[in-house]
Amino acid sequence: MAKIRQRKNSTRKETIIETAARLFRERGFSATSMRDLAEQVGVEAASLYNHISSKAEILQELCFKVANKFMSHIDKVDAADMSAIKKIEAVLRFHIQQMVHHYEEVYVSDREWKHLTDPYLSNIQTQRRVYRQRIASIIEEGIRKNEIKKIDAPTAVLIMLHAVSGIESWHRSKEKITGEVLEENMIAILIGGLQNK
Amino acid sequence: MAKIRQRKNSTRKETIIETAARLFRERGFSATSMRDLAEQVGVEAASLYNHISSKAEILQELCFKVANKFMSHIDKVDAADMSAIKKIEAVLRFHIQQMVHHYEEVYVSDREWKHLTDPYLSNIQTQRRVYRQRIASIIEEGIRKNEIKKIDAPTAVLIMLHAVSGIESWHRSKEKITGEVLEENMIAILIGGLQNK
DNA sequence: TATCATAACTAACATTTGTTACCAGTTAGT
DNA sequence: ACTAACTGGTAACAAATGTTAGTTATGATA
Repeated sequence: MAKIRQRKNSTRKETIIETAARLFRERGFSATSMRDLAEQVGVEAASLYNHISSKAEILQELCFKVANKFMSHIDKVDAADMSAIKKIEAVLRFHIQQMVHHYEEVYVSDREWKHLTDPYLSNIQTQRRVYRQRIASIIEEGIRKNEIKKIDAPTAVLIMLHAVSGIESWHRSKEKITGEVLEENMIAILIGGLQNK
Repeated sequence: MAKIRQRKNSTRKETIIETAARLFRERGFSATSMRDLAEQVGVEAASLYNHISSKAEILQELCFKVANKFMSHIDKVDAADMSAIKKIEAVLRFHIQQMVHHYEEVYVSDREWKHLTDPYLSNIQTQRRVYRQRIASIIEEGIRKNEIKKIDAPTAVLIMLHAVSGIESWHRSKEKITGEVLEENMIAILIGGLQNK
């Protein structure tokens, strides 16, 4: 039938994955059927398979795209010449900005990665572990240099990363403060909580 | 067949709901089938219906049990004669302790309530909104009294509550610090981040 | 011992699920 | 104009889903 030209600079596959990200966020991966997705894309379920090879592949693409983004950012931060606390702040700001501006994909990859299957599941698990470990190392460096109060570094990481995922509530709230104000508030509380005064 | 006598002081229904809580946490509500659940309970899927009326009912029981627990706790805190920051600390400690000691049900009710259906869904949504609003009010009181730094109260609530759900990572980690140390660390960071210095 | 509620089983149901096979129209390059 | 690559549709699949019906065995009580 009609070969609908892909809108703007996004291919049909990208449209499908973006739509899937929205549905996976709203309903969860398992509770989203390929027919649900097809309906939102405006196509029959079977037609999706002209662009993607499986439902699992959609989740894989989402998860690895996000994982790569965070990994390459922390590479840059690690290489930069900053104090430990500034590095933590930079990582935190990046997380906040990603959650504000790329809500769907970041949120989904954080909440639904457990539904990946095995070569990909182990891969993501490892990446997540390594990522948290790298942040913990920066925090421990900050503790040694007396920039950061003496706390358990893994616990600090856990608080930081999960606090950020709370931006979901902000997205759903009626009267939103702006993204910038949100960021400054989060930084004030979290960096304020880490800093040695 | 065998009428397996309920173990200890828990009825068969409670056993089913506890097992369901574990599976819902591990795999999510939608990805857990009644046959999965039955297998873990050691029974055929159809037999579950002698004790519960539907899969949905299990989730309802979990969600409302937890919601009631947190609601009645904040009632007590609100009525107590404490500074605002101490009230926030009390709420936070309760959340942490619940996540440490009643992990499965608290985690599930926090993550899977979206899969409730409508009379129950609206009810829980309202309860959650009211609960967050009550915490925000305490924070605003603390700001007025200069106990708490000038931040956006809803943002502070969002950080607090989501940070706590990060205790999931602690449960899954290999070398755990104790629950008490975890609690003190979280309090140090989060209350430290709120306090006016 | 006979009775009866409880709780287990087997079989089956109607849907929904992800996915495939096959076909038809459109578009781009030769 | 011819062909090949795309991208859409229809029909169907086997498996899995939540749940019901009907039956049987257990254990407490009378």
